[in-house]
Amino acid sequence: MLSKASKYAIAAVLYLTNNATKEQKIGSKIIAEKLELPAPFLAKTMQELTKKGLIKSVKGPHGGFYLSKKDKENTVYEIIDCVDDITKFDQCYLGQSECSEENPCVVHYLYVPFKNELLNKFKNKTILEMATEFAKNNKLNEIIK
Amino acid sequence: MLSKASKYAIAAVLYLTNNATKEQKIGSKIIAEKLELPAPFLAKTMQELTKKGLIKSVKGPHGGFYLSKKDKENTVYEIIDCVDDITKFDQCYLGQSECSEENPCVVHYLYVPFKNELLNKFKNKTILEMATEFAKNNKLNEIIK
DNA sequence: TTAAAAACATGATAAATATCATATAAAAAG
DNA sequence: CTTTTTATATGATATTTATCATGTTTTTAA
Repeated sequence: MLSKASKYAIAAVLYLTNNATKEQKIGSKIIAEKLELPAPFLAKTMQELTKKGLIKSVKGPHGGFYLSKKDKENTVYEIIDCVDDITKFDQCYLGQSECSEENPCVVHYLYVPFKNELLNKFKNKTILEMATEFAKNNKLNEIIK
Repeated sequence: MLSKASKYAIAAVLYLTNNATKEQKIGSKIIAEKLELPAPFLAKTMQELTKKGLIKSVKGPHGGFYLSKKDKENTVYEIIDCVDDITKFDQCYLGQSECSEENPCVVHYLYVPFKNELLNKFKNKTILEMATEFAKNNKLNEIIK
């Protein structure tokens, strides 16, 4: 459904949101290490995000990536849209060319509502919201342990 | 999420359910044509289904595929499980090795309920139910038109 | 009993994804 | 100003997935 590139992108962006600041940028190698992702592939992906202005990057020593306050107001949907082609979600789940409400494939009525729900979650939640939610859940788990 | 093989398998099985009988078997080429799927690839996939006893096949002239009454009591889940490795759904959506309730990835709480719901639909609906539901919806659309 | 029609088996090719490698450019620190 | 660190750009390789091709076997019907 999602390519690995966009999965990695989401993970990296949310990691940056919770851990990097303009003063404490984080390099792509560090991120790859922490999240156990292939470093060169992640680096490439992050450059796409930079190019589209979804994250900030600074070269040189103490350089790295971070998200500005405005960047954090973007949604996960936009991250995906940058890396993948988001229109692929609107294609028929079974890959049939003619698939619509009028001419549905066999799993149309099963799949479409699910897809919409997931996409809406991605669309309606800002990166900041998602990152803080994650941090909260994580903290909760630490307490429970 | 699903491989094309299992998507094609689902489409083909539901097509067979609605259109083939023991007396009127349907060949893989016909199915591929009707559903606009790559014929050799579909043929290969259907052989896997046959091998696991999920559909019936008969060789020779007027041979082809069909589902017995018992076959139709299976679920879509079993079709997927035959073609894909179903355990891949339980892997972390972001591909992280350590991902669980105690140690969730950033989209864990978003993705897991979604996945479970989808899988439950696949598990709880028999092929027959799904096929008749589809036929009904399709007929409805024809009337509306 | 023979020809044709279909499934079955196996492997080859192609396309898409993902990963890795190398060289360049920029910026900060001493 | 030079060295070091990091991003950037580009392209090469590898892996996975999907597709295609060929030959064999089985079965039915004439």
